[in-house]
Amino acid sequence: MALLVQRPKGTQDVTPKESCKWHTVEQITRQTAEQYGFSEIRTPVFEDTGLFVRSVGDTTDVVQKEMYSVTAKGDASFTLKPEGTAGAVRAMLENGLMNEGFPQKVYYITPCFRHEKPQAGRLREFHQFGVEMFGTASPYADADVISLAKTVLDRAGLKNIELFINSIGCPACRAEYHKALKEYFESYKGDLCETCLSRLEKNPMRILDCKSPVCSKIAEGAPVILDYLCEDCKNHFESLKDILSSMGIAFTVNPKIVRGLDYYTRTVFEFVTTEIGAQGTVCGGGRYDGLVQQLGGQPTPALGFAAGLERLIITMEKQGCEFIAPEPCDIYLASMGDAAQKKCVELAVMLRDEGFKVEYDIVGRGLKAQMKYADKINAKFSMVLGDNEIESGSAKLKNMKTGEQTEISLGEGFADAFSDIAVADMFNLKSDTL
RNA sequence: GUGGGUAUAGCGUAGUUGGUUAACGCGUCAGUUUGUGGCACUGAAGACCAUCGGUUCGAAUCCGAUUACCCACCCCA
Repeated sequence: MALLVQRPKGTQDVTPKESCKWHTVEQITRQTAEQYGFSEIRTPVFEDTGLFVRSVGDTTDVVQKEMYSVTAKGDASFTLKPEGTAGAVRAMLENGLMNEGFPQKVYYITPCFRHEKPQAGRLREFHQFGVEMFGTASPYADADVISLAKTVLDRAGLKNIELFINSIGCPACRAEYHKALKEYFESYKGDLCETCLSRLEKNPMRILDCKSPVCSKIAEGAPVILDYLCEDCKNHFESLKDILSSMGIAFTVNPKIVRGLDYYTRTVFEFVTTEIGAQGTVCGGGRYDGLVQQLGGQPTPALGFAAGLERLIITMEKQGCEFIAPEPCDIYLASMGDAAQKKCVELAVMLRDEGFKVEYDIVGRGLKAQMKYADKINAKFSMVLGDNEIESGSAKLKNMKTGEQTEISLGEGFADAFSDIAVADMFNLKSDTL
């Protein structure tokens, strides 16, 4: 019980019982992304610290207090990726992929690391499925990406997930808005909570998100970003809403959606559930039209999102969604005696070569225990080998569900014969009708 | 970083107002005669009752500290 070493705080083990859940979400996200024309990109789990400071933003919480950074030999500082976008953009540029024509569309599944206090739906090591799209400013791109996210959630079987969208404008209109916002909150300076007072200087938009009853009350009357959008941004947002509607994607415009990473521009969105505790954002993203240039590339409009795989899985569990079941064992070979054991090994090799999932006794248990094991692993068939079978060269193949036994020769044609019976069983036919 | 909650076998739990071998379910293993699983029955293994210290004749049970985990704030996926 008192283990010598425990897993680090905020990390999780995925045990064999749970790995099928991960396979499920990995398969759904991969397949969907591929269908939308995205290709996988893989980048290192750690990057130069400067990459995140530049992209995520040096005033953000993520950079200021949540990064796992190490100084390697020499003086280089590296950081475990706290999110996926920065590395993806860096890799696109470094590999010249931005020169291969637009749009460029990539996706990834990656662990991310943030030094936060763990709670429901929040870990220090967590996993993101993310997509990034480069080279298009069209609102159809925004809609396509949102549609992809929604398809993933739908295919996972999730219900009651709400989509919130907002536009936080381009740097130009946001400057206007900040001014107005600051003016408004200045007049309530005496009533704002402490953190909001500091936000007033650094990033007044965050006050809109404050949970303190007083602040949120004040925020209700605050100017709304949507009223301050420039002509282009406004048109972009209006078109996006039109397109989403025509696609049949329900959404709610929520002016309070303010993303905490600095690179976002224009469209931002979140898919939120109320069923998994306080951390209900299952998926979030938006546009980041300035980031590519900021990292040294040509000015390139871009956008993307990330979904938290743990949150996805928790929500699926809560809602009783189906997970892909692991493949059961095709046949368990029970043996009695050394000669039979050797024969089992031989047969197992033949069957595995044909692609079947095969197990036999490797702990030296009695026949009864072996049968129990066969039952436990859900084997579809079992077969007992002893001296009699070795001598006669044939054995009884048992269908574990029906109990039906079929005599089968152990010679050359064994694998084929088994294959016929297994296939027939799969289609629920009697083996002799094949 | 700030709060609140919990801490008993692999897992899930019971342990009444402190009293002798810490209980139950699941799981694991072995049996219930002769070479075949699921059900049932029998039995076994498995816990320094998170750690350290205190109160007491006596503590899983009371007190304190520590640690871990969970939940919330904050922030985000």
